Amino acid sequence: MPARARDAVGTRDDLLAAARRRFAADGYDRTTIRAVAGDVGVDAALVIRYFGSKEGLFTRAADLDLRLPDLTGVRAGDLSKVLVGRFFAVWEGDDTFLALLRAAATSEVAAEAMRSVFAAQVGPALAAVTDDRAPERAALVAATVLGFAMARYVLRLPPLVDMPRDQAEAWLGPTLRHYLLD
Amino acid sequence: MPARARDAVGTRDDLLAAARRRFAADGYDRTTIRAVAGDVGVDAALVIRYFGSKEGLFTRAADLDLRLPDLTGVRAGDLSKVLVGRFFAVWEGDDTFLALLRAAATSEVAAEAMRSVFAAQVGPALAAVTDDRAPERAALVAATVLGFAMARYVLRLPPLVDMPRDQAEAWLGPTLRHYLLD
DNA sequence: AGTATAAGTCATCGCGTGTTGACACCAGAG
DNA sequence: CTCTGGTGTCAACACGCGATGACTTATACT
Repeated sequence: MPARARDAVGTRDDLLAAARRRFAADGYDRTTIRAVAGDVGVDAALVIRYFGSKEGLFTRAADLDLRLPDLTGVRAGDLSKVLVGRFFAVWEGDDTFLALLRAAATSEVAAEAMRSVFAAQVGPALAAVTDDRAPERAALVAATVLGFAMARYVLRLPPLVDMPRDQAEAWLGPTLRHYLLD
Repeated sequence: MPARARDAVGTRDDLLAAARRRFAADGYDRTTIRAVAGDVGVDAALVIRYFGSKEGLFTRAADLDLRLPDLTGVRAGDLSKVLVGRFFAVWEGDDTFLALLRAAATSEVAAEAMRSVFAAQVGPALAAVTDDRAPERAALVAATVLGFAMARYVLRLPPLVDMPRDQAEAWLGPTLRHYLLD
């Protein structure tokens, strides 16, 4: 691999990381290609070269993989602990989820991306632990998680911003169990 | 009151209604003053005259009153029914709530407006039925409602879009009771 | 050595935006 | 009949945006 190309791969990834940060912090519309390029110290035209358009950049940057584990065989008592742990990792691991969430409020493309994450990842993973009304149950779990994320990271309601992880788990656990098992 | 002035009051209210509709459908950034003015059949400059700026228009349009009833004396069993009923009325009554929610994802001004609705209306109303950790409990209730609204009206997750009101109440009821009373 | 290929820059275009100030219209008051 | 104040229009400005295409640079391959 040529040295310059190695640099380029780095720049590409830097652009994606900067884009995620910007989209997560400012939403889709307020994020400008110029700002993303500026964060990396590169010209805006290069972003277009690499990703074709702003929407192309977003699509690449907001490609979300929840990495949900296989839940078959997980005991009912451990279910919520596993789920809450996983979702915390996704929220605070990088900015992808927040970027998608913020953008989804405004952009139909982002909303569709969210729906496809739900259909491809959340639904199937949760179907393994419920025997009836699986889509409905999965949607309620998603709504719970979305609401908590919205209140904590976007709206920043004080009581939730400061809430430690284990307390969040203690509150959300019974709710998730209710949606999945009752 | 002069006839012309009566017309003007009508125009003002029409502008606010159109702004609510646009902000609710498109979010803050994608809503243009020209579009709002166009919906009413009026020049964009008039909107500025009346509301000073786009932000002024939004502030007036997104002034949200949840009209939560006094909950003291409501039996524990009826609590969730009252709350869910009230929130459905707010979501589907007009576009104010959705406008605020969509905008809050992007705009710090809108997020602050949301926090103040929470602090001035939701918190106090729910404090009447809980004796400890009231702010925390109220925030969890808010997160639940926000998540459901986000999933149903913004993301449009199919299982929730089609869910009838009484079924939503059956699902959300135990969750709200858990957050308020456990 | 020379050429192709990819990285990156630069100037610029077209467009839509929020906002402004000057103007036109029309009702009611003196 | 004139004046005043509010309603509404019009043309325009300044700005920032996404996007384009021509250009420069430097590396790797033949």
